[in-house]
Amino acid sequence: MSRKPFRRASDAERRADLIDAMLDCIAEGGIQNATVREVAERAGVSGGLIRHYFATKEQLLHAAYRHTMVAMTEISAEAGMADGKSAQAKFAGFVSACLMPPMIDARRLSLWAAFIAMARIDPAMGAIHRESYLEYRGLIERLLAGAYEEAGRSVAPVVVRRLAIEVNAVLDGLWLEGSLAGDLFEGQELLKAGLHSVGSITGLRLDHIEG
Amino acid sequence: MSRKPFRRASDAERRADLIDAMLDCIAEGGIQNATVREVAERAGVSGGLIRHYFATKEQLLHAAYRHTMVAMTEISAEAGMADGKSAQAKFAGFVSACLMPPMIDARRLSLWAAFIAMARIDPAMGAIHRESYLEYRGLIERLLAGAYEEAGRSVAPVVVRRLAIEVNAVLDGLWLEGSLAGDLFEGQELLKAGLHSVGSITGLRLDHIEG
DNA sequence: TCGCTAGTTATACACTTGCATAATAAGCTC
DNA sequence: GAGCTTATTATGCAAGTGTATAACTAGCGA
Repeated sequence: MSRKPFRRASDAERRADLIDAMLDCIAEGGIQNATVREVAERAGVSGGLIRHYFATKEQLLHAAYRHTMVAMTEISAEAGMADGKSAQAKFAGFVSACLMPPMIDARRLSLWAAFIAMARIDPAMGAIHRESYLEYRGLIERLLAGAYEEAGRSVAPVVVRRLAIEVNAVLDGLWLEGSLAGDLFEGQELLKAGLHSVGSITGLRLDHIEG
Repeated sequence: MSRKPFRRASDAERRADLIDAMLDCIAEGGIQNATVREVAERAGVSGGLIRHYFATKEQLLHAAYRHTMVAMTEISAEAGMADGKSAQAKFAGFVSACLMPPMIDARRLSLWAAFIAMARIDPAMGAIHRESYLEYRGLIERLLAGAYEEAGRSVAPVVVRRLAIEVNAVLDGLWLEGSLAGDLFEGQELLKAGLHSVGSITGLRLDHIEG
């Protein structure tokens, strides 16, 4: 009748572990598989502990969703921030990053889809979605505006916004296709498609860009 | 102790009812809410009946997924088949149809996302996905090839295929954005974005097309 | 009208679910 | 090291889960 020995972890560490475990559950078995017990086991922790950090399973889910979207935004934002590059090169780097690992990733896609499916059902999930969507679109808008300014082209803000929507759409779509069926695309096919289509939409030449 | 009176329905009718009920469950409460009892109640039928038509709940889910994708493909295929139109107009009609109701629809998106999330988890769902994806892409490829031929432009099949992938991606992305947050787009904004971006990618002028 | 078939309901069962509660022990403070 | 706080485990519970089984009845054919 001896209890399992344990180690007291910091608040941040435990939360992160639980979020990771929750994401693993969803990615590998779908939302239906993300039960309190399954999450706890994956986190190497007893079931009751979850309630100590999150009032309810739903709240853990919300935290996991937010975590996922913040991570994705960060990955591509970084690619669009590299120093010592022209604005157009930054934009091209951003587009490329969106269409390569670690962004192109089947697991990421499964998670994203599971969350999106709940965005309309659970208002809190909907709010998280909108928040991250607008942030992402804003990022594209800024990169785009920078590239146009550098190229000496004056484009009205309202047009930049519309183009950002379109760019976001292609990137979403290609990201989707690539993550879902990466084996259908050989080599750099996805990347080429992205640079070409984004280039066509924006009127910027994104291939042949150096530093 | 009197039983509920009932009516014996045809095989096709009952299956359709059950599939509809299953889709309602998923759309309104997520996969987690699609329980045997909930589906049965929505279909106005006792729980056990489901087993009479589908060996397992999973099989009903597969049928529901297939049904959803076939319906979506049909809607946009029809728009690309209208008689008495030029090939370019057909293509433009197809693009437009993809970005308007009934294609742009929050419920449809929730369903799609819930299914996509399972595509990597459940092999059968994965197969259904791949099947419908390839059919959709093939449809775009044919419409595109027709439009190029009509315009007197000779484009290599491999290029048409790549452009079809890109077009599919923008349409997916815009469909996503429109269905998720239709209120962020005023009037014809989504449609304009679609015609512009697809036009840019393909080099075809899709606006200003009559009959 | 009288079966008979099979579509349909009702019930049971073993198991899982999320959450509440109480008991325990890790590890800090003094 | 003693004592205290609280992170952590263990257990319990009511509700819900998918499916198997048996009883019933609608509606066809004779």
